[in-house]
Amino acid sequence: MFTLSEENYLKAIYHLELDTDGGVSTNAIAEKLATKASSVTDMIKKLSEKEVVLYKKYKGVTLTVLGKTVAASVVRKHRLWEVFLVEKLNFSWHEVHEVAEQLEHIKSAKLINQLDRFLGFPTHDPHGDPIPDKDGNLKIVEKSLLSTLSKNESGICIGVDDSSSEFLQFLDKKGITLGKKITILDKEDFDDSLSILIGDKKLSISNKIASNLYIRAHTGQ
Amino acid sequence: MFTLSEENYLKAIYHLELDTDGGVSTNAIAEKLATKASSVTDMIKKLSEKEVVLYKKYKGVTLTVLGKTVAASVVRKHRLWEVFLVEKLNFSWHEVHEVAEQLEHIKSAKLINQLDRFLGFPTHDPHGDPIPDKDGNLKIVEKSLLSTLSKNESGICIGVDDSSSEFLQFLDKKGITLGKKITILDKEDFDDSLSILIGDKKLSISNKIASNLYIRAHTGQ
DNA sequence: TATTATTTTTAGACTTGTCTAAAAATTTAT
DNA sequence: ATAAATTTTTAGACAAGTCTAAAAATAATA
Repeated sequence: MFTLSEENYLKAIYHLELDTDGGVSTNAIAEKLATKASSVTDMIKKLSEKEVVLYKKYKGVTLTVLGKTVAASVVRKHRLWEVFLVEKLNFSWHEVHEVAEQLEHIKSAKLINQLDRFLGFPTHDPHGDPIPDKDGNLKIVEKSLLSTLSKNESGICIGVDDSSSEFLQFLDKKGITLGKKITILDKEDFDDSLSILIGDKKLSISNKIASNLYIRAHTGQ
Repeated sequence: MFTLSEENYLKAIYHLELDTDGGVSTNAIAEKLATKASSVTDMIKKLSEKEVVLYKKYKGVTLTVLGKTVAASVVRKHRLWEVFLVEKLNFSWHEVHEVAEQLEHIKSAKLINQLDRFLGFPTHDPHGDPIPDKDGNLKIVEKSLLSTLSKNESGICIGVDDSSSEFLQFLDKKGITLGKKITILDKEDFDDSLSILIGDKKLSISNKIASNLYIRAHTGQ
């Protein structure tokens, strides 16, 4: 069994491993968890004892198979709860994170399996991130950033890169939600801003926005 | 804000106050929380500092108004989650306690208000215990133990006194659930066992069982 | 009421998870 | 390649919550 703190470390390492090659550095973990490098070193030793990470002094850490399983289970719970909050309890997608951070640590296999069923076995959370299955496996979806599309191309909005509350609220205001079709009407060369068609509305968005929206290719129609 | 441990102490004192007059003793709290009296003394001092209990050395504790509010809120959450688990996630009433013990500590006013709405503003949990409202008030229902009814009297089963997993599973096996009408067909003088009619089934139950079932008087019919 | 038994509190220790400050290792730059 | 900068680890301390063992207060009993 793992403590709340251990689970948070495993989750942080799990996320960091996704966009790092080689071991995850002490400082990266410290930054992610808003703690001090010395605290991270202490915890890593404990996790290493428990055989959920591989650790060599000064060389960073990687999750073991067991560690990856534990971390994926926490992520699975986090994302299932997020779906629950949005679909059943009228939360907006920018409100769910904080609560899901607490709910992800509830221990009960039956709870999470039944929640999964109750929600209709969702594959993605409200931000478009994939939900690991019972074995910790992720369904990978081919996705590209909106900013990489060319004029007249279109796709379905399937996720966000930056899921900060501010960004999500901005998207709400603009009417940009998951599942909507977006077509590039025009691209401005000088600042890479985009003119897009979303639903039946025309919008102008900056490159910064377009670099934080994931799109699934939309062939035909 | 209160820690998980503090909330558990407040809840224990809250429950103990209901069937104690005067202050709640250190030992009673220790027994309820399966901890040591010395630990209780330590925690009581902290709770006293925070003005959620009144404490005089050797004289036991009582909750302040603030303390009662905090405790009732934890109980409210516990019972709402129990309803959720049974109604939405197919839990049996004997399976909910352990999970609700964890869920009751999740901090989010929106979460609990929306959960309440989602469940249709229930007034009682799956064991028949009343759910405190937002202000911590309980709706008191006139109830009596089945063992106090006389021959030919009847009532509706509305709760249990002992909510141990074993007892609840026993009731499941016998088909005794909340909301069912029970009529006393006969009482044995020598061991106080009862012959009852529940639904369309005749059952014989011991006095021990009858002393753990709450009944709401059922006039007419 | 004096004595015994019980309850409660204190004193000191331990664990978990954190921190600061300083030392050691590694990396970067001159 | 040596010095400077950065990263990481160690050493020692602290707060929360718990424990054991012993002392103090209260309650029960002869």
